[in-house]
Amino acid sequence: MSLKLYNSMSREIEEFKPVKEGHVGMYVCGPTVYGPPHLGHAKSYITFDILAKFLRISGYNVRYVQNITDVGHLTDDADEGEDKIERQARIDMVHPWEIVDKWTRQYMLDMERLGIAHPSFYVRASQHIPEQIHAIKELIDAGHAYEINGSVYYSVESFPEYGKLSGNKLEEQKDGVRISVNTDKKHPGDFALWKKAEPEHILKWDSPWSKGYPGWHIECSVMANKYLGINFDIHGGGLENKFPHHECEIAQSEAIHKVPFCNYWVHNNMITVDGIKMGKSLGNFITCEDLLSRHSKQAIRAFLLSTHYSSPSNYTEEAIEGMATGVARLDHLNRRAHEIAAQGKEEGSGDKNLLEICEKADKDINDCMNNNLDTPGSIAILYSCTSEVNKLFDGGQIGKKGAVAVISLLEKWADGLLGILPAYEEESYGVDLEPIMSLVLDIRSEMKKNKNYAVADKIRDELHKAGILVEDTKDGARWRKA
RNA sequence: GGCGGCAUAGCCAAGUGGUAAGGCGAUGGUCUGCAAAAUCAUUAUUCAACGGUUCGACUCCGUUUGCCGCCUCCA
Repeated sequence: MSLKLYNSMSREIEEFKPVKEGHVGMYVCGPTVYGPPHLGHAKSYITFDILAKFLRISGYNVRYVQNITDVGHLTDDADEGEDKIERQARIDMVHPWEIVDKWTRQYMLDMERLGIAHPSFYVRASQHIPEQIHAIKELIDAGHAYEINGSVYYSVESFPEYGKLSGNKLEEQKDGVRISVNTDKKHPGDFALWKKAEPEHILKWDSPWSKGYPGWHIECSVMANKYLGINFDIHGGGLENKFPHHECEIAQSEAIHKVPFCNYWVHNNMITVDGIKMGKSLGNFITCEDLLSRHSKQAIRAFLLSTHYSSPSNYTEEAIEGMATGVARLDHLNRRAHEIAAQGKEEGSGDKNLLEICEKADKDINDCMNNNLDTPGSIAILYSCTSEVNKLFDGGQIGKKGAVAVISLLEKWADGLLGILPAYEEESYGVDLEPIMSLVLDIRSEMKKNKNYAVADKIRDELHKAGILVEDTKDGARWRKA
């Protein structure tokens, strides 16, 4: 079975076939760095992180490019608003690059804390001004763009396929909500490629038309084509960018290069909070930083991945807490497997059975992922597999061979791909806790033998407060980080 | 008004024409000195409603209702 992906362009699930055998080029719209990363960013970038990782697991050589928008993204409609970064800079009374630097660092930090790997590389709009100017020239020469008063606009009427991604038709939008206040435009749907800067505007560059700055959409066309070619494999992004942003990217690139911009469009759905759209104006904005201060990255990821990327995730505190419980089960399983691998016998009579379970789970998860990245299905398999394996562990007939199979399964999928497995390494306390705990638990065991339960329980309670969980099992006491 | 999508248990959520995965929660057992963990059992005769196609529909088609997103900055 090979990868099938839902293509927003065809609106069908399609078999994935790369442009170049064995290689995948993927471009994902990154953040505009003017404010804190939030749960919505997390959903989007976890989705594409997992897509990239799964493609690599499947044997592809993946080049994953993500942009950082650090100029040109306007606050308002009709290309009349302020640059979002300039606006934030004015509010904070700092240079725009300070805003860019601050939030880029925060973004990278949060992504890393969420276990999202770096793309192959990031590209920045501000570092591709000459390329963007060049593309705008080409569009003007080809009759797809026109200059008025130092600004350049793309003529949507010059590109008959405009609207093919979103299904929007130019005629039908005329009566819509869009209000054209920009009288320079020939058609209200025309969008800016280059904007002449107002005198107070700080971020501006020389161009053939004016001292100004590029429109928001052109950066993605230019950078995607520069690093991935004029026809590449996968373009990802949030659903809300389908129109107009992605539509504009297509119009720009295809008007210049005359070949399909990309072959597969993948859009992740949105986050709602208690059923309502998450938005700054609604005051229900969940930042990554806030979330990470209250939940483990594994619980956050499990929450996001338990909903399919193409469905909206509804954030509730209970939902994430529930995920933390589920994730703890995987952690326990992993620890038991490590214990058996470290201390158990070489082989056990249950190993064969266990190996079969692991093999089946491995195949089933792979099938799920091939099926349009079915992460909820993959998680379900890991959980049901956990129950089966626990039963076998309880039976005591498992040796190292079996335990290692469980560990590899967890490492490959729960950790490597999904990132929902808590780290196994013992916490470093500066001193080796193992002999100390061994001593404490020995003494406590003596007390229990003498039925001195009050003190034994006190030790357990106090250790728990100190962050160490003691569990009494048939084979004696066991401890781990709470 | 136009475009796109969604509706499955108390909650989250798979289900891609063959008879409802999984998780959380809850209840009751096993184990335990008690906890914890693990484990077993129970928890949707039914998939928003109504029609249609089919031997067979949660799945395909139509209608209705409700919700969400985009069309204006958002991942």
